[in-house]
Amino acid sequence: MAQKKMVEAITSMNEDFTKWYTDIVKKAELVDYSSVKGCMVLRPYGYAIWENIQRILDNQFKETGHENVAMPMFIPESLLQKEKDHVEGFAPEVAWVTYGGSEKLQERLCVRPTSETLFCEHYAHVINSYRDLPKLYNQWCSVVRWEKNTRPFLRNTEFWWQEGHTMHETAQEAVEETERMLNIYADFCEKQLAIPVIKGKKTDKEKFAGAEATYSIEAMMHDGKALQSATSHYFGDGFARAFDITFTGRDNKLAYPHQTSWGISTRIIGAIIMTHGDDNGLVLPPAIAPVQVVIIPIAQHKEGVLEKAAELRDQLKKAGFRVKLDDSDNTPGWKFAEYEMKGVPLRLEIGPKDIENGQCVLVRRDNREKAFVSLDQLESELPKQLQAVHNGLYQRALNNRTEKTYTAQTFEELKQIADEKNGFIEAMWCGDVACEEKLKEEAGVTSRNMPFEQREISDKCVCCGKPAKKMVIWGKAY
RNA sequence: CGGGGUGUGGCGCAGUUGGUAGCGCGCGACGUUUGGGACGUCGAUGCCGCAGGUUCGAAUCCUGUCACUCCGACCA
Repeated sequence: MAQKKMVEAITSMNEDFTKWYTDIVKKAELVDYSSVKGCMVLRPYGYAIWENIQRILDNQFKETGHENVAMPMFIPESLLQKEKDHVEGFAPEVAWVTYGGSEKLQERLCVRPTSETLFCEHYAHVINSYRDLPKLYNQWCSVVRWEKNTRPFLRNTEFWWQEGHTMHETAQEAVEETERMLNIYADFCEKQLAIPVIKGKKTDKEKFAGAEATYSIEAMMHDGKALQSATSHYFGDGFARAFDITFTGRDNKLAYPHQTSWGISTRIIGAIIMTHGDDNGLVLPPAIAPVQVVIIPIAQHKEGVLEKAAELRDQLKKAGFRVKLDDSDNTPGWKFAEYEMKGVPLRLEIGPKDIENGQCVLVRRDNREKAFVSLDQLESELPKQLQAVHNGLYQRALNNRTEKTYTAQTFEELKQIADEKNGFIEAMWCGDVACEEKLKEEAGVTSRNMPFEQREISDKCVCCGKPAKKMVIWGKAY
């Protein structure tokens, strides 16, 4: 039925993916821009998504023995400079505080871009013996990186994240921790966010400043571009040496502990938007949706409709669902569009006819499938429907990734694919950074990671033809 | 840091050769509506980003400046 458009539609994703993205971010009321470039206001709906993400992950961190702490937001310049690679990596993008009140500071302070140095300073104070290890700390906070080009969630000047920093007695333990946390992130993405990810190791060129090894999970967005969704770093004892963190070992000898850090940021919300969203708006995976079921009363002025709707809301809330009843006097059609825009996984319609029949209508956000459900069975039906939405989203995302994953044996082949489309390109690599740089300059792709699950596409490097060491996923990234 | 764009009610925009600001949506009240973004009537909301300049007169012309935004190079 042709309706007069009361609100201009969002830009179609095929027409302009970037504009589509910002339209959604604004119209789904996730963020507002603030007066500082790149600093966004996380509005209640956006923040509620982040809170759900925090709650789930925080539980997992605690289940695996981690404790939360809070570190200062300022780092004195001298502290930041202790580890050479680290400061080289971050110095270009830190914000500096040079005045305290009206006094010029003796030493300028940087606003933390990440907190390795702060944790190290503290660890030097509290680690004395192998009995003090491991230290498994995490903090939820925001950090600041002075980015040139900013986009809500994807690249902010200030963004919210979680950073875990751990210290271990042995290298082995630290490596295991790095893997454990990467797995937690990967499971979280796949089982809660319905985003399939590829686990792998970053090349030296792409690894974290100061790390010995960086592992990442890479997701593919709807447009075929890659988004690094979380990282986990193994530091060896490099920072420990730089910060003079030592402990007395079981053999009564002084030793350096082995360190890790790992993080996931509000950027993951950008991944959710770009993985699941469609031309009607946001689509949220049920596990983190602030509202899982929205109840829309039909002909709500009629006797008994609102009462029944409120009764259902209370019943479902009590049963543990995140549910909202919209009894505003907007028309049902308006409400349908509104909650589709906001990505609510399930819509429950209840009107006079339904009440008469002891039923309601459930509509899935992912595919708009409609089901009539008897009110007696609603509580048992909802989890199934939510799971179905989750599965539908995961499958669709996986299909998209499969469709847009290519393999290349030669440079020409790779370049042609990269020129023509976005996607993951699987190709072999000799391990030489020169080849990596050439692929970036001439084909416009960067190495995403070297997947743990390797396939031997050929025995030669896609770039130079020398013997290949690893299969690498190449692509354009956010 | 380079290149583009935009700053006018809450939002989106229009504003001619300079003449003292308008439209749509939203918002408030009332009434009619209500299974895919309803309609009518009435109403409220403006230092035209900021600072200079030209002019009898500037949203409009000039200079400067600030901010946001998009595209590149750098990055979670």
